[in-house]
Amino acid sequence: MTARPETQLPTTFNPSEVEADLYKEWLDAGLFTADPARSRRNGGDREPFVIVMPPPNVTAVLHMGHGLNNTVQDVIIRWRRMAGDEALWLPGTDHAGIATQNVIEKQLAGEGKTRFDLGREAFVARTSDFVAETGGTILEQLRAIGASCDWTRTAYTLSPELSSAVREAFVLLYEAGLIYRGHRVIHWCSRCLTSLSDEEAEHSEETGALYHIRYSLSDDPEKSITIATTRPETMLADVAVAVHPDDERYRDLIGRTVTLPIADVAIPIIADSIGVDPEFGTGAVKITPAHDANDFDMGSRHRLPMPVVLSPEGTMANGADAGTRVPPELLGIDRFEARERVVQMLKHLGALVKIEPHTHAVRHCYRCDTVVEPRLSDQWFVKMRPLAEPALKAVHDRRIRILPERWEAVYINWLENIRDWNISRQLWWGHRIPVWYCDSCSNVIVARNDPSACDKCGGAVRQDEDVLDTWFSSWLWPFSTLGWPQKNTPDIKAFYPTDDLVTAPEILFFWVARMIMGGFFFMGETPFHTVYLHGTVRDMKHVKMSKSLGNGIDPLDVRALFGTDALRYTVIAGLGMGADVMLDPNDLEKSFAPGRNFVTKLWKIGRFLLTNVGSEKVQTLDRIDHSRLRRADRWILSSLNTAIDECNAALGPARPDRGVWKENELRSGLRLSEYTEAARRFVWNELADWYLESTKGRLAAGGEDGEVARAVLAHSFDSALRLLQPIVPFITDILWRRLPVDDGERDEYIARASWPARNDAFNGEQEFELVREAINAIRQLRADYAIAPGERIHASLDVSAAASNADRDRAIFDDDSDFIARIARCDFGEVNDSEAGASILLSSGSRIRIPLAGVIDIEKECRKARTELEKLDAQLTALDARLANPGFTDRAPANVVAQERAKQLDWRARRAQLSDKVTSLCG
RNA sequence: GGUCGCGUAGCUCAGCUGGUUAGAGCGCUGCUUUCACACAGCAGAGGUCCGGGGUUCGAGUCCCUGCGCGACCACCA
Repeated sequence: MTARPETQLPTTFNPSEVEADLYKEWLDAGLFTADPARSRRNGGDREPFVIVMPPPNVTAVLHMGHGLNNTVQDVIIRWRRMAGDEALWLPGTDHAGIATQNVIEKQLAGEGKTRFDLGREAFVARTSDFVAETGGTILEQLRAIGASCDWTRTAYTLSPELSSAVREAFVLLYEAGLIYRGHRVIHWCSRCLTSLSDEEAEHSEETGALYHIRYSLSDDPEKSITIATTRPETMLADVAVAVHPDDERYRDLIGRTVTLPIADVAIPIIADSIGVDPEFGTGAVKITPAHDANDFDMGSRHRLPMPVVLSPEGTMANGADAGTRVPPELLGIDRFEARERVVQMLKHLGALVKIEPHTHAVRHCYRCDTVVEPRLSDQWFVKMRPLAEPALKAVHDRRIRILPERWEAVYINWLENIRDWNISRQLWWGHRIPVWYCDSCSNVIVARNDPSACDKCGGAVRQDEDVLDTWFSSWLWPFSTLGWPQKNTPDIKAFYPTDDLVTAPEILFFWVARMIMGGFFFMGETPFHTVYLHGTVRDMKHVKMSKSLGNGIDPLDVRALFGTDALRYTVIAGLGMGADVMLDPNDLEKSFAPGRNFVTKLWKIGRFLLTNVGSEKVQTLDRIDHSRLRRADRWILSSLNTAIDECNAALGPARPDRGVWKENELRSGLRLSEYTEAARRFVWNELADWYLESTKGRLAAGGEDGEVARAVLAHSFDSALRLLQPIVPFITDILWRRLPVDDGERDEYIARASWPARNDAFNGEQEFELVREAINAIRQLRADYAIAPGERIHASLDVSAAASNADRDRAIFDDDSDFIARIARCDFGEVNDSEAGASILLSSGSRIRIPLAGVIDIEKECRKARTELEKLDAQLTALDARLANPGFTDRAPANVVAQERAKQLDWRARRAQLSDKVTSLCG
């Protein structure tokens, strides 16, 4: 341990003065760098524990969502690091194809340009430059909030290494027949000019209209069939009208022909039992194969043509097979404007029957919120069902658990109904699809290395213009970051599979489920055994915080105001399993009070303790003769054991035994708020409020007993700091390194210190509780009788009521009478005076009394006693009834019955005492 | 439309397999600047555990139902 100048701690903790230097010190010491050689899987001496960070978008700026997500991960990884694991938290960023491209396009728009003005190469270069310049921002910010990542392994989804992983993944899937080119209706964003996956096209409920349109029979204009549609502009691409074969209303019309208004094209009336619901609308459906996924299926079934009437930009156009369906006056008109015009034209033609309001779910682009257009096109797809099987099985087999439990059902439901994944994006920013087309012989080449010519005919080849969905690189993250596709690298062997995956539920499908599928397909193993889905950060109106809504909180503001530890503590203490975190962006003082208050308190405890314990090394606990320990010592050490047990129970187990979760462990652990509360209660309500107070006299007196107090104090606080380090790493480091504790193997940094273990020599210490009871009793009496705080009173112990425990009680109170006297500000002794006074009965049967001759208000005291007696009577009656009920005594567990009987005895004794009191007071 | 969840103190939430007098933080009231700490200490107020039924010796906890919220999924045009 390096010698440090012994400086007096300042009276207040000033985080901003120390955090940056401390963090740098940690990095210089290599505290967060994981060593694959130490992993048991490489023959090392430690279990590996790995978390891969959900990579933030490379353009992201830190917000509370990141703050929450990364604090949770940091708490877990710091816990495991102390627990002796070779802990790796692997950070990185995501190139975020569509999101980043949008950022640059917005910049260009500000300059009056589009990406097409620049051209592909220049656009990608510009984006790369932007990323190179600003891409490190978010990671720098994570350092600022104390994230203990292994920065030497920082990854990026568009780096050369990860690009080779992406290409390898594509080729492997293609070779396995799981990637194919599909011609079908996909979701199209007419603003981003790209296709989207099903997950990227988000539903939202909207009030639209259902337009009823009459199509007249071609050979009998008197007769007609009426269809209902929400998107009348697409009627120009209709190729048929479908009815249900069993629908009596339309049976005669099947096989006949109607004329499509405006387009003036004859189309058949067909029967389809799958795609038509006779109950909905008019029971007759227009079939528009190129602009509706359902219609595409029906169109395919009936081998109908598929004319396209919308341009990629979402304007009316005569596309493939459309001929002149779109009349000149509609060409180039935006789809929503065209909707109005088509409706007007239909009205003029007398074809519009009615318009009724209609709420339905409309899909929007998850990046720019533009209404998505179903569009017929050629895209690359991944066949998902074979990939989903092992991902489903792993959850059923308990090799993967999802917390909170309710998300598991959502996961299963999604995988059971999975559809193929459209991975083509008509973007420029991303991994270019590794497919080449030969123009001479129509050969398609899928290759790991760029081909220069067709491998069949030697002709020129051109690469597919599209890039891959950004999630196609993300789903490889748990192993691509460890060096895959290289085989058996030390990192892969040491750290794959990883352990916990911590993220928000929003990306369960986008990312988590696909990572699991990818892990099984590419690595043959699950990527992690625990998925922990935490809540969302919201404001006081439960609205999700976002920059655009202006209700966000900048974690760096909080850090500047209260410090990183306060930020972290507040977030973790408030994080119930699966619950959202509510914070008020308009009142940071109030929102972060828990953390701020706690950090201040911890500082004050540390300052007092360090000052009073001094800098001379204390004895280690095992060197102290236990007979020299006093009740308070045994009590605090016993309480420490309880706190350690509670923390461990709240946090663990860290991993499943042999890869499979036991039923009883499946839902346990990662209860971060419970862990925090256990540690807080120990250090504040037990160590500071009671033990620290009890040692003041002993420390001042010095001598052997003072030495024991010093040692127990230092040891208890040392352990408390260790329990708290994962939550508040900065302040605990500062205090811990100053503790005069030296057990021979103490690390220089608390972050690397060992996690506290219970000491079974101290267990179930209860006698000190009686002292606390006595003090509380005196305090209560003082408050009840409004005795001035400065007034010194006489308090006495009356053991006469507790014949059986009298000697023990007397001994307990003899030992701690000084402590009681000081903290309760009284002269305390065993005096059986007969003076009139007020008393409180302790659980042992002894009584605390203070003489109040001339002060006591008999009537008030009488009323109080009567009320108390009535309440107790009622409770006792109920308890008696319960114990007299054979149903209870026979069927309830023995320990419960025993508990209730003990309670009954206790209450009866108390009742007798109270009854005496009432008699003497009320006459 | 399908699936799932929630409704406990003024606010945000714990309460895990039914079993002490239902808890915490923040807020509130009173007292105290007592030599670690007023971002504190001490004492205290505040709950028909959403309503109604049921199962049980016993229900905040399990079942049914009503009301009020919310989430996820979804090819009813």
